[in-house]
Amino acid sequence: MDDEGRRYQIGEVAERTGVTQRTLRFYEERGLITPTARLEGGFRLYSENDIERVGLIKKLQELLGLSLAEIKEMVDAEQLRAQIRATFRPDRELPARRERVQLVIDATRRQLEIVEHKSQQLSEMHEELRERLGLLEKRAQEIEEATRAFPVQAE
Amino acid sequence: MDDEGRRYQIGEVAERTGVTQRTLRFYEERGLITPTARLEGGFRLYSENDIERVGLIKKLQELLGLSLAEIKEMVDAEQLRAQIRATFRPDRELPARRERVQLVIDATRRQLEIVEHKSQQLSEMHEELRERLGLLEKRAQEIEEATRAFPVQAE
DNA sequence: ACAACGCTGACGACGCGTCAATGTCT
DNA sequence: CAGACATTGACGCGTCGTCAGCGTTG
Repeated sequence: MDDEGRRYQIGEVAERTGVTQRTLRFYEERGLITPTARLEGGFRLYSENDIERVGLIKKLQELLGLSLAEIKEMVDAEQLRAQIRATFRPDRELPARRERVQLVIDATRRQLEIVEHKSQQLSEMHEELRERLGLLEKRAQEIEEATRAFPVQAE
Repeated sequence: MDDEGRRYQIGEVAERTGVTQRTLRFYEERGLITPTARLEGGFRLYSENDIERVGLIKKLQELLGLSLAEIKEMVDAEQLRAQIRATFRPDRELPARRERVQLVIDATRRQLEIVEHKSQQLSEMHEELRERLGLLEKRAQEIEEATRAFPVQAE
């Protein structure tokens, strides 16, 4: 299903995702990603899917500032999402299916809330900084003019 | 100058800023804030100004994801900003003044860039999440309908 | 003397960076 | 058999959380 396609060793994954090998191994230790396969010798083999997952983890961490524990929950939900799409729809199991969909919806909503909150705070900060920068540049301008009026002797 | 007004002990500062006492002491250890005064017995006394500073530190850390070392630079620039506004304008010292203003401008620009970059990434994420949520809710709706067609027996 | 509050110091946790010694081979 | 690449393990750093033992008192 997702077992088709090329496999990548940890070095290439590190390069493509921008995280270090150490980080990939650490995520595995914490249960965030498990490489789809291993070579007989133990070398990790990641799928394209795994790589996307790493990207998601990075975003959740760097943009939203979540802990790895929190990210694990969300990424697990994401995993569910894939499973849901893949399920056959045996109508007998509708309740279980419903429950899982709801889980994913909840996780998505939580993320959305965080994103919206952050966005707002950032735009406040943005405005403040732009204002400040305007004033500072005006000041720099004034100093520039004063310098031309009072030429410098030292250095 | 800034030495006027009420003083707050660490507990009140912690409550008002939302950071712990431990964190305040740690910031001090790293040179990010030094309480304006101390009691004879050693109790820290913070000014309103100090409290604002703590707020700034929090934002730079949580919103922009900067390290304390990076934040120290920016906060020091901020300190300069206050000094600049307070200076008497001895025209002899225009060059030094110019330099400091430039420093603050640079720091502000760096912050602005980070803010803009983050904002953009967040809005991409926002769109993706909204899309996803839409699909999920449609799915939930379908399941809802299917459930009405196939009433459940267990539980 | 007492409660409430603060002080420093030490250890622990999380999220990795950075070797080191060793093994594998897409 | 060499060279590039990978493995696990251990220690270290930054940023605090959490006691513990003791001192202060806005």
